[in-house]
Amino acid sequence: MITVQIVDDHKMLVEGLSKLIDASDLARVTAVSYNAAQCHHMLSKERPDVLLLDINLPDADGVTLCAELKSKYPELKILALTSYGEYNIVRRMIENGAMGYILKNAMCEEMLAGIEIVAGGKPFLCHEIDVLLKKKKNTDVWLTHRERELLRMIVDGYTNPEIAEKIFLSPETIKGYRKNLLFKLGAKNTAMLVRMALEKKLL
Amino acid sequence: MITVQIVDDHKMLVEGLSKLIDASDLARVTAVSYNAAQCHHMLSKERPDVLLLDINLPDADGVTLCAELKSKYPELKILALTSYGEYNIVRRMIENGAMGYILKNAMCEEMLAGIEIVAGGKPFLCHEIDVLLKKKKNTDVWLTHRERELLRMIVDGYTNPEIAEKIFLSPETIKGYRKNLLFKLGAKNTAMLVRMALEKKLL
DNA sequence: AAAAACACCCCCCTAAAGAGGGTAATTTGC
DNA sequence: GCAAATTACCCTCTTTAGGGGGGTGTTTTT
Repeated sequence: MITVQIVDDHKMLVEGLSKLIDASDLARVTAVSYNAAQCHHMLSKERPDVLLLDINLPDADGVTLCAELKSKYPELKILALTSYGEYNIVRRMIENGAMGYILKNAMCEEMLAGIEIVAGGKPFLCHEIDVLLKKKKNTDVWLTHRERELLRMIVDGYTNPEIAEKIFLSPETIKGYRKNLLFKLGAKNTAMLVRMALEKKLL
Repeated sequence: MITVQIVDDHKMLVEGLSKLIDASDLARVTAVSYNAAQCHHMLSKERPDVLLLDINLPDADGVTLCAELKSKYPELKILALTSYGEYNIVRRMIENGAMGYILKNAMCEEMLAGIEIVAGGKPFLCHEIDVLLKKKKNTDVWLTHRERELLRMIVDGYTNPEIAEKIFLSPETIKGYRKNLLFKLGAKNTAMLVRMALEKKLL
């Protein structure tokens, strides 16, 4: 029997899901946690075959947490279980070591299938995400480290001169980056840039 | 026995929740739907004692849907069940006729309690939301219709002259509104304004 | 009936953003 | 080893945004 641990702050989902998984004769839930801190503690005691990991946690960013867990427990099989269907989130999760990705609006059978496949060491994507990745492969933007850093500062309300001072560059250089960001995201001004950055979850 | 219908696009949650509610001897789930269209169809056939309504639906805005349902079925008792803990969402849901509000990270018992209370015709808020409403009563901003309209256009990337042309006002008037929005939200520039508008879900 | 809140308009001024051009050194991928 | 991408930098010019004032009249609340 496959052992599963769940990390998700939606207690309702966790409770319902645990019951569903236990009711199947494929796997059983051995432990759950509602935030990143609990998750670390939980894993320090016992590692499951598959870890169901939500991205939206109260005390941490799930994408980063995924990378942390992978470096701490390289053998751990992480199955992302989240409502975020944005390309950039999916991509970063997979790059950070997630072995599977399932949307919360997927059917339960799909999740059970995912658990089984991931437990067997193979990657798994739910149907919707699979379609997304194939479609958006070259459609969506991908920012460099510098660009993402600047975008973050813009979203935080810093002006070009302020940013320039912060990272010791010429204000004109920052301007160049800003132009490039506008071009890359297809935004016509700062307002739209910020909106798209948040909507596409590029930060 | 209380009859419950659920509207939520997270099929997993719906499935788990249905099992949990049915397992209690307080209520039973008579129908579920995964989007607004299905919800309308479902209610045209049969009305439950309590409708569990998510806000984040693929084909509609849950806040608007709530108002629609209330005007169509004034007797319907709506219990919002969502992950949005933002003051403005809660406030608008209640103004639109929701009789209760429960966060998805609440415990299941709290939800069952909520179902019972709302079915009895009394309002119910989960603990976290109750605390929020008391704390934020006078802290959070509330925009006028015009302000919200302009904010939406700003977020959509329109400049002052463009907005002025669209709604037949002087660009100077728009400027005045923009200044006021910056002041009200405590933003120092457009980037921050857009960010706060999206984060606080003021649109 | 006074006080807010709302919707509207105008001035001046400076700072910042946006549109258009560039150059050139380093990585990185085949 | 070479092409492509990335990173970094600079210039001019026009438009937009933002800070500071000022104002009118209407509706809603108290």
